[in-house]
Amino acid sequence: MDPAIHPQSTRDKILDVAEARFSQRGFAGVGLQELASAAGLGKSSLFHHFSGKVQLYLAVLDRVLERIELHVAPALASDAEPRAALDRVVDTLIDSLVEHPTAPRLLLRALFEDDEFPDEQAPEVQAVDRRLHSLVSAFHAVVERGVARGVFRKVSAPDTIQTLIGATIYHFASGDFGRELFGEPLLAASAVARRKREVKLLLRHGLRTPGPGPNETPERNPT
Amino acid sequence: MDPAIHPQSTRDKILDVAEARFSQRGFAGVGLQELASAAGLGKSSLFHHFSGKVQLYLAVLDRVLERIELHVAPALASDAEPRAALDRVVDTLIDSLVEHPTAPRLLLRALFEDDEFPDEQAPEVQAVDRRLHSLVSAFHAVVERGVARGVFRKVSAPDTIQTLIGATIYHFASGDFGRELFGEPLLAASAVARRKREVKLLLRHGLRTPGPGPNETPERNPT
DNA sequence: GTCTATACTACGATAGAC
DNA sequence: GTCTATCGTAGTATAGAC
Repeated sequence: MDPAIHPQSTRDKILDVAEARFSQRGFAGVGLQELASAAGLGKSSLFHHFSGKVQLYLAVLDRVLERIELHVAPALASDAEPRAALDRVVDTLIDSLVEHPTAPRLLLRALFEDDEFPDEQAPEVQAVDRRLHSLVSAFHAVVERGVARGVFRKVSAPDTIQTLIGATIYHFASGDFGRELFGEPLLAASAVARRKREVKLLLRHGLRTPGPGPNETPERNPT
Repeated sequence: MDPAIHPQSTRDKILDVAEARFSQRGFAGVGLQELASAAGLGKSSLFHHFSGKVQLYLAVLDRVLERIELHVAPALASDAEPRAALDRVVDTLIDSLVEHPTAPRLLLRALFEDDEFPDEQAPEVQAVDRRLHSLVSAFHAVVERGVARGVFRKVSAPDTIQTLIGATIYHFASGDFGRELFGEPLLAASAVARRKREVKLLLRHGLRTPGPGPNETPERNPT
């Protein structure tokens, strides 16, 4: 149990190889035999750690969401000025996606593939849904707060969430296409820095209240 | 051959059911038996119309891209003012995605799933790549033109393309998640209209050159 | 906790009758 | 152009030995 002696359990090793494979080819595209041999196990041994393929997939997803949550939560929880909070969300979210490059694809699949899991009410499904909902509603609150304080235009919060997801999760999920579009890997340091800058600037300018006021520090405008 | 007498060939029927299934569950998630019986055929009959599963999938993709191209091309080809052209691109692209709701998911998969097709140089693969590249480079030109004319900030064109894809294709691909986020189907008339408006406004404000100038008609500012 | 062995189904694809 | 039959493989899952 000591992580210094057992740096990773068999279960964690399975999760690691499953995360890599599922990220690349999706749930249906990966077989348990492939996973088992990649983890150095026999096919049947997987069933001693996970009750089935679906549960393994959900465990992978849950771990990915947990890591994102850990990175982004501070930026979302802070009651900082909305524009600064939004910048921090973009930075921390992109940091977490870059640190674990399997995450964007797994998340993207989870978001757009309508889960067709046999038991919709299974505890594993609900755990994943709960984490996702937590992140989304926290970001929703940041946008609404910005609108209420008058530092953002009267944008639709759900639409803004979708745009942010597209600008971050989709972006870093687009593998060959993205690499060809930019002429360099999406994970290259320069490409990551540019992406952060571009997204933050687009949101900065795109969300701010137009008006004749100065484009900086129109803070605290109660009523 | 007369479309009035033969409104759709067997090949088209196969393409239709394949488009629906592949859109929902992806390439690996759909079996040929399922496709065949949904098209009212025996499994083996598929091989008389397509030489294999991969070719069928690529034919579906190509048809989807062709339809998008037909909708969006006029907006991209026009040498109109860049901001107006951008608005038209958003409108026509979203129109085409809504008209064929299978398209967003198929396109999204094509963009982020690194094609692991046996023969990378097969003509079918290149046909799809060509259509995709055509659309992307045309949009690239619109953004660059706007930057050159000074009506857009000095944004990164590839980053802008990624953002637009996320804001449109990802958005309309996000099924259950999107429906839960908005509280109504993404294809509801009100949701579509709002999405168009939000994306166009975000780009309008997010891309325009800041400066002290008026927020409207800073046209023609040659050096 | 991992293994071999096995059950049963489905997969993509081919051959050949009609 | 569609069919039945079949091949070889791989799929998820279970049972039981070690």
